[in-house]
Amino acid sequence: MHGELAASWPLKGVTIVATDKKLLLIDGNSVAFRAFFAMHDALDSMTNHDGLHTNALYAFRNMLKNILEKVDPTNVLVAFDAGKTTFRTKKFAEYKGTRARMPGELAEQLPYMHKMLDAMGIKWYELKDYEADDIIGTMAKEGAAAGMAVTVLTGDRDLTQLASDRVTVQVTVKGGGQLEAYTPASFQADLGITPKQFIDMKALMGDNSDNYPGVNKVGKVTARKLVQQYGSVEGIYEHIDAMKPSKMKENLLNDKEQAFLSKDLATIRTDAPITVGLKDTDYSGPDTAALRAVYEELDFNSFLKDLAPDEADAVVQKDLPVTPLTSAVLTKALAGKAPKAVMIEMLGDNYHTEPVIAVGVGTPDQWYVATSDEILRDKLFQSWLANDAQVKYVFDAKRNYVAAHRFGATINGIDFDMLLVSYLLNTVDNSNDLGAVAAQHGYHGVEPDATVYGTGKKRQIPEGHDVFVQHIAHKMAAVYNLKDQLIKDLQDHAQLDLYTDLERPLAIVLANMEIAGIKCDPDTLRKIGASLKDRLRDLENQIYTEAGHEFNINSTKQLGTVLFDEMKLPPVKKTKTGYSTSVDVLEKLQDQSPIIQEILNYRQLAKIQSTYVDGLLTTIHPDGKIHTRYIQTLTQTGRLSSQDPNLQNIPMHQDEGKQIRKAFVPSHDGWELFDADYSQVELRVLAHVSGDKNMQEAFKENRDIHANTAMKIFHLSDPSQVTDNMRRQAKATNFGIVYGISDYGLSQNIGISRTQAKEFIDAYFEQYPQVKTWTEQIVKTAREQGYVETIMHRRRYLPDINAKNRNLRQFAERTAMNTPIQGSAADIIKVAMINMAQALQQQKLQATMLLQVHDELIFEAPKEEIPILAKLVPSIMDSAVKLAVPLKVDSSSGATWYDVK
DNA sequence: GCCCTCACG
DNA sequence: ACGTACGTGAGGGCC
Repeated sequence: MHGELAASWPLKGVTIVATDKKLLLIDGNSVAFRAFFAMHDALDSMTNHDGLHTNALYAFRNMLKNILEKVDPTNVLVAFDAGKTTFRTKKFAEYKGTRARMPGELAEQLPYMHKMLDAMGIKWYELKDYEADDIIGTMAKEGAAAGMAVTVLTGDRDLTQLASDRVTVQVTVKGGGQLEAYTPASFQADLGITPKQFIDMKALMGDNSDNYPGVNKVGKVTARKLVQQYGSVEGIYEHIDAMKPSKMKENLLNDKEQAFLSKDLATIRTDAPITVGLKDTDYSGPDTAALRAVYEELDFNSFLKDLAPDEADAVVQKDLPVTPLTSAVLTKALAGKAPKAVMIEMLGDNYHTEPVIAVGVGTPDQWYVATSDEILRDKLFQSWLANDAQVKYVFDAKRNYVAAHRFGATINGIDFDMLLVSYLLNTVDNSNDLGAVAAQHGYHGVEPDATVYGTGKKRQIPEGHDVFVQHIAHKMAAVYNLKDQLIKDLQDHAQLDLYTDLERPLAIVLANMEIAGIKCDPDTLRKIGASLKDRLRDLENQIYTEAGHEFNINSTKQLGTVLFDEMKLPPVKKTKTGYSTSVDVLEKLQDQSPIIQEILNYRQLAKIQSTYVDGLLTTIHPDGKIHTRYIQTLTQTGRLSSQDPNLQNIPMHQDEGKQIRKAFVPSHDGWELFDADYSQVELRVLAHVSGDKNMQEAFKENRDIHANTAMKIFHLSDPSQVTDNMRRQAKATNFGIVYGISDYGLSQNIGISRTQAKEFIDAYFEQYPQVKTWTEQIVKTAREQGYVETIMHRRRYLPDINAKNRNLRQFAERTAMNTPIQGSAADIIKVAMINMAQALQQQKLQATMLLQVHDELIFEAPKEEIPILAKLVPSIMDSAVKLAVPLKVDSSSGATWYDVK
């Protein structure tokens, strides 16, 4: 009685039947595929100590765990395909003929999957000449006949034909994270057919992926209609004579043989000659010792923890040997020539000001940790830090270098910077958290800082002293232990030179620029602020008068209400949350009301006031300087970014904002600022990488590239025919190419029609044909290898390059074109910076490099050194790398940053 | 913490 | 039919 009632109750997609036996059948190959692609982004970061990829194993194990918990089976079998040839390929040679071979990175994981299943006490099976589907079909039938509740787990919808009262088919969707249950009822609801009729539908439709044909011109909709009407393929042909003449009838008659063949191929066998029986599938849980060995082999430390939490904790989180780091133990702690990990710990991001809460040094044999900053003033420690011959491993060289400098110490001999190396290996998700970065590389067991210290207002030094010093020790151990693996990965990527010759020395150059800082005169800022305050008050009043009442102009919501509801101006564009009030929208409304111009002026001045007057004033240090932080491990292209404050976006284009630059001055009397910037560096890189002869010629002959492009796209014969407007449009087109052009984007940017934009682009590619070839080639390369590279082998992965979602895919395509250009330009100026720092030192100049703004370097120097810089800086910058076209550098000097440009 | 807007190359 | 230039950081509003 109870059983019958329960039978009609689907619970978690599993039908409960009278017997308490539950059989779980898993389509090993298809779930492995899903697992592999679900964690494809992590492919390169997930390898074990032998370099074996483990992403599919990791995800497969998680999927397995989920389904085991969900079904709680008494019997389990995982079926695998035995090989490429099966009875189906004997019947139809082309069957699955178009399938790409299994990626090598997945194939290498399959033997370990088998090993893991063995250790889990789960039977797995493959059968020559049959697919996993047929093994599952046959076992499902046996299980159902024995009264068991059968669940099939697969990533392939073809298996849904097995659904019945006793068999539920769970299909992994959304990268394997979720399941979709197929039952006879769900079939009826979705398609109006039975699971068995799904075979007939597939027979008529054909299957591109399995590469069998079906009937010409019959797709999903027609196939479903035919099956609903006639019941089966056989039913259709029994009644075909009665059908009215039509193209479809003709196709059905022509392809009759194919339809029956396809049905045969699509039908999963339930009578395969399998040599396993239900009794072989008894499941009673894993052999813990064997499973531990497998997880250890795969470096699955988090799974080890799950396996036996207490025991595994002892393995992963076991106490490391730590001694307090004091002057008394220094001789011992720093003895020997062996490399040592070093760590200067601060809670917050801004290492220019954050208190140092701990200092650590050591090797896995013995760690030394101090929980104050005192040791940084110790002369012996300082001389060890400064000793280039003492090899050091760190996480974030620049951070440690700058912090040490505050105590009068200099760190030399940094060999391994785990953060920097990790960023070069994969630019994505490089958090500042050591534990997270270590985990990315398969090294688990370092707690995230947020766990140990807390976040936000609650962030603090842990109360337990041991917890604190152990955390520091575990972090140093991770750095130490990951060194060999990460350096090997760099070598495998051909990125070792990028690291040792470029990024690693650059970290020190940047540290010294940050430490130098740039002097900023608060009085200049305050004067600008006072004048802005008056003008803003006037504008506010005018705007309130126009609007008829006061409101918060800074609130886009309130502004939208005023403009579009109250004043009835036509809304041009919407955002996710309401009306858009951005500059391009307001400019379109400009002639409709004087309020628009007032708002534009207000916005412009308010931005200068809040971000550049008030904002900058709060960032001036007691030494009268601004010390930004260049973030070296953030951008996806290899550029730097600048924070606290951002000195890479100080106003330039409009005179009002540009006044801010007058506050940036030299730090000594009798000194000046000196500025040098690359001219058209990105387009020169494009001319180089594309090999385009026309573009290269323009640069070799030092022509105005935008005018040159204008002549080409407007088909002019003489430079004098180029009008300002033509040059402007040509310039935008040049930029568009660098950004990975679209006709829509270009049309929006320069306010022309989409058709016209398309004409520009076509003309452009006609005139620079090798640029066109290059854009096509780089996208193809990205598709094939999954990443693109700069001239210095900086790498950016583009997981979306093969996405089904068009937006994602096209975005990845534009990125594939832009990153080699923007990134190579970043490489070039980085080389120049290193050479520049070296030259200043060698020539014993007082001149100091202060800022980098992507294609521009800013120095300060005694006036008498300015003529030297005027020769030296451009020559070093334009010879940083040798391209197929010359690099050009413009420079100037002046009393303030305003005056140098 | 997210959204919008706007500053730079 | 649909959303679109590439790469960043910061301030203010609002929930």
